[in-house]
Amino acid sequence: MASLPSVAVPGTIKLDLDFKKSSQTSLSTHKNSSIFNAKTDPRCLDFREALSMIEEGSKVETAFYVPILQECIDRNSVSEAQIIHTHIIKTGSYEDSFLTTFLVNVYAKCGEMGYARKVFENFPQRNIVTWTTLMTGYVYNSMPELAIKVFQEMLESGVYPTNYTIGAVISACSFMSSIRFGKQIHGYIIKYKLDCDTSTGNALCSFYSKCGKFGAAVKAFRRIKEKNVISWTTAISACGDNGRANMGLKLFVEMLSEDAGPNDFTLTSILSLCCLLHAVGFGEQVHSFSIKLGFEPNILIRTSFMYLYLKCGRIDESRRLFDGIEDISLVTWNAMIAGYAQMTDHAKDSLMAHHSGTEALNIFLRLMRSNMKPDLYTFSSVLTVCSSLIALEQGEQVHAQTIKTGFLSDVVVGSSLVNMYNKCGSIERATKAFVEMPTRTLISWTSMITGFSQHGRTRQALDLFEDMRLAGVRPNKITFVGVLSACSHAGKVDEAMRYFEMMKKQYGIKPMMDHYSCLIDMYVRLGRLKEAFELIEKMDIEPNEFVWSLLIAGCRSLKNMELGFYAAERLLELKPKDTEAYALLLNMYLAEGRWNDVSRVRKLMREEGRGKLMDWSSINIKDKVYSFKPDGRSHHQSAEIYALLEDLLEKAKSLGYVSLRCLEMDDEDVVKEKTVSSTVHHSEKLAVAFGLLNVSSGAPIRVIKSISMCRDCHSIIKFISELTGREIIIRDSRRLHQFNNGHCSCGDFSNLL
DNA sequence: CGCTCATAAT
Repeated sequence: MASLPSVAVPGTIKLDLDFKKSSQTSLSTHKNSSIFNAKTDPRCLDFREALSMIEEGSKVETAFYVPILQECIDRNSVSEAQIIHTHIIKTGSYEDSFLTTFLVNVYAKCGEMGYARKVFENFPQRNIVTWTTLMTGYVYNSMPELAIKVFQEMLESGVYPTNYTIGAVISACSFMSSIRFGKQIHGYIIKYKLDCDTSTGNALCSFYSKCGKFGAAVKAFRRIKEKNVISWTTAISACGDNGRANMGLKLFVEMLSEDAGPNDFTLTSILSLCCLLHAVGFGEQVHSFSIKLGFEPNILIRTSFMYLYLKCGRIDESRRLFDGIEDISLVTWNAMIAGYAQMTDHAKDSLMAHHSGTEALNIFLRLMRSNMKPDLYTFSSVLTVCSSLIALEQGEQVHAQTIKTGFLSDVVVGSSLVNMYNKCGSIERATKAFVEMPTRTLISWTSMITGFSQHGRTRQALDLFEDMRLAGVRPNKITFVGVLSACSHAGKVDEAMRYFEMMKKQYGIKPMMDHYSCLIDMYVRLGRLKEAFELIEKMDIEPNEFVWSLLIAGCRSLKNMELGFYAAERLLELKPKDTEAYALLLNMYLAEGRWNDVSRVRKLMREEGRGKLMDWSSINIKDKVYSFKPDGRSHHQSAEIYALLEDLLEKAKSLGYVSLRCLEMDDEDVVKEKTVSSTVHHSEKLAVAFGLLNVSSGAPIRVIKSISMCRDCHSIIKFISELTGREIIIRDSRRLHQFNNGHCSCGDFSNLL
């Protein structure tokens, strides 16, 4: 199991505090209703019956329309709304501003802003609520610019906004991420002294958070004099959205100490923070706390707990919760699939990761067999699982399901498909999926650019980047990681620098470590160690473990041990969290015969509580997963596997293969003796040989490896791909290696162990 | 005005 990030949990929750449940909790939504006569109250009638009463034509009370119009919104039925609309006009209820405003709302919620606008235009008695409803409608239908325009019209016509209006305008600003306009609105709010009003303050806090201005969001929150549950919940989610999950937990504790009772929204927000932090201990406290407050029956909260436990590897507890839910909704299924998928991400060096991936696929199958219809969340999660398992066949089946259910055209599902095909090594199918997408987002473009880059297709990656800019999509920092890594692959220093400058100047993106890593990787690949080192010294960020590892890998290949040893000391000072960093150092010191350093690193590893490197590989053949450990002989085909490897090694030697000294991964005690002399069969070699024996001829071999490949295996597999004419794809913990005719898509100079 | 499940990386 991978070590989880350590979390400084802010104190513990005092469980003896006895909160009253907030009145706003949606657990107590039971509204008092029975003043109406059952015969004329449409809530007691069938929707059709109520409608036909209207079609008969007699005038009815305003209150009669309300539930039917509400029903129109819930059913998203425009035609029924039009029937009621006609009736309202015919009977003269049109002058009722409440009803007319409601009609604007109905059309807006049904996505018919044209109709909504018409109702508004034809209604001279429009009041502030009508204006606000129209604006809210535009925001609801993703037209924030029009909402702002309406706001300006309104001010010009001399109508003064209420805090509801301001709320709508601010959501429009959030939608556009328009800091400039939002600040103008903020100025307006201060001018009219609306600032401390609770709902306005909440909206402002949410706005600044969505624009990434966390500091301003917190300030807005702090200025609210009378904070309600929504204020606290908004501030807590703001922490999560801005990478400050820990502070969110602190706010929660503060909230409790101020006697503010959380509701179900607050709890789900807190749980998503716990997920981000893997703070399962904190989550457990919240769990018992929430039971005490009576949130137990709430299925969404139960689902959130289930998801948290699963994501943190507490499979049993999670399953108990899952099994306890009688009426499993799609959200619960999805959370279960996503939970297993996320576990895959965080348990890379364990076989458990693989099992959780296959378990996620099983859950997906169960879902499909039940009568539930999957949605975009189901598909994106399950496609992620296929990616991490490089399960191309299963991925194709899911692809077929997206077509069958009509989700193929969804942009998130489409992006997930592109990503899945890329990760499975099929750049052709990824390209096809990308081209066929009806709409694309930043993420779709970035996925495809990165895909080209990973497959060593630099020109296509850069061309696509230009296409993306021409299409008017603004690249973000991750897009630039893709672009710079593409340049790095091809050794295009000038272009890399040009894009790096473009990123800073034209797009105002502050370089982060990942961008520097690409540049350093580029210099190292070109053998320009000095420039790589100078860049490290020059950066305005503290170099991290990864950067030093890159340099060390370069120094080893180019035999610049002086710089290599220097970099090693810097790396050791950081007390790396990543076990692979220690393995890299051990490999280097072993190769140089520096036994003192070997034991020094070993000691530090023990002190830091870093375990051994777990090397395992797995291969997926026809719905079955086969796993291999290094030098494993327990497999029933072991004899054939070893014979094949021996044969291939001999042939490779005649083609010029020279074995490189390498660390034995799984067994510390024999390292000294064996590394220098005999060949070590790391797990991927066994998996590849097994694949050669069992995968139908001509088909690519796809292997997943728990840790980085070592230089020796990387070299021999290049020869194997040449000797057998097979395409071999190995996804290790760092990147995708696609071997074809003696070449690898990583361009060879990756920081192998 | 707040919420759970989702897609991109060296």
